[in-house]
Amino acid sequence: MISVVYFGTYYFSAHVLESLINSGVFNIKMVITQPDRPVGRKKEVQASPVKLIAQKYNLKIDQPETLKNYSLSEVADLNITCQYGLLIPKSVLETARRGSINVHTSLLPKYRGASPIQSVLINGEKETGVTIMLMDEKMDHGDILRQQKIIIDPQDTYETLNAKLLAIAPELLIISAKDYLANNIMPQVQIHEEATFCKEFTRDDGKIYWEKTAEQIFNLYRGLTPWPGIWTEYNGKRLKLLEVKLADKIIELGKITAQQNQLFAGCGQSTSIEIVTIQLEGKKPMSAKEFINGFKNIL
RNA sequence: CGCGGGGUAGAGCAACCAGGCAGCUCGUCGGGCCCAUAACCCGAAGGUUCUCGGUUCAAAUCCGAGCCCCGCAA
Repeated sequence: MISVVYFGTYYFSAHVLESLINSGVFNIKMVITQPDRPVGRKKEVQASPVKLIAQKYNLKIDQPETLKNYSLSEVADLNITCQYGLLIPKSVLETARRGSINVHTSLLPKYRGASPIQSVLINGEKETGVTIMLMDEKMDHGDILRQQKIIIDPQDTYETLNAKLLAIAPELLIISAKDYLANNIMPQVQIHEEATFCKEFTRDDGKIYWEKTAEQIFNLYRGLTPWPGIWTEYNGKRLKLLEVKLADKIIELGKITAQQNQLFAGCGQSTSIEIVTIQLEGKKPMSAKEFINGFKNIL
């Protein structure tokens, strides 16, 4: 058994952790995840997805606010990190006998940073993948152990692409870890000059600029749905577009108009999108047809 | 006590500010028209107006309390 300390926080990471546990190859000595955070309108404190999995398997858990000056109580063969979300200092990375490896959901050195899955969609990339890499002090900067490429479907959204990456990541991680520990793998230095970076998104990033083309707006939708979602202003209120498609109507730029039971919006360069599902501020999500029924007078 | 919007027929909305038979667009059901239709015409059913209390001759509407949903913010 390979002993491991696992660092992770979010949904994707939780599934990777569970796959490691179920592989039977790893002994998870400890799980480090972010502290429970208040979330939602009621500010209810919520455990991270990784914590829930760790609890399910009765693993030892620690949730430090920061790893600065942190000293890891468990020494393992390997630290494995995936979507942890906090900086891990060199001293912690080096605590494990063979150091730390990371799962990153892009083809490094492209899309280093917090939001590779969203960013490749927003930029209309045709392919992405999963990279297993050694960690060093700089973010997503270490040598590459293995990389697997996948094709992005033009209809892929964050959710479907996330699922595709999740389908290949655990196995790639497991064989990479085994080969690395057996010295059957030659780590490859990244071509640092080709590195690109992506930032964490906020709700403001979902604001639609209608002068962009339909394809650009559609890509924004693909990357930012379901969170933070894309939105525009309508009669002074925020209007979320929960589901959109590319269309081929000619519509005045920025104007939302009803044709039969469908809603269309005009984008830049005489392109347009169809709005399938919509949510007005203070209201529940509704279909284009429902929206048209109630708001016919003011459209 | 973080800010704000909302709860009216199966759905989405109007009427509320200025109290007086609860209306519109759909959907559903029945009938008609048509080669045909998600189109068009005629008709029908379907409401304790979120709950509890108060004011009033009279409350969806005004006042008080509560429950629930949602957009921000975090």
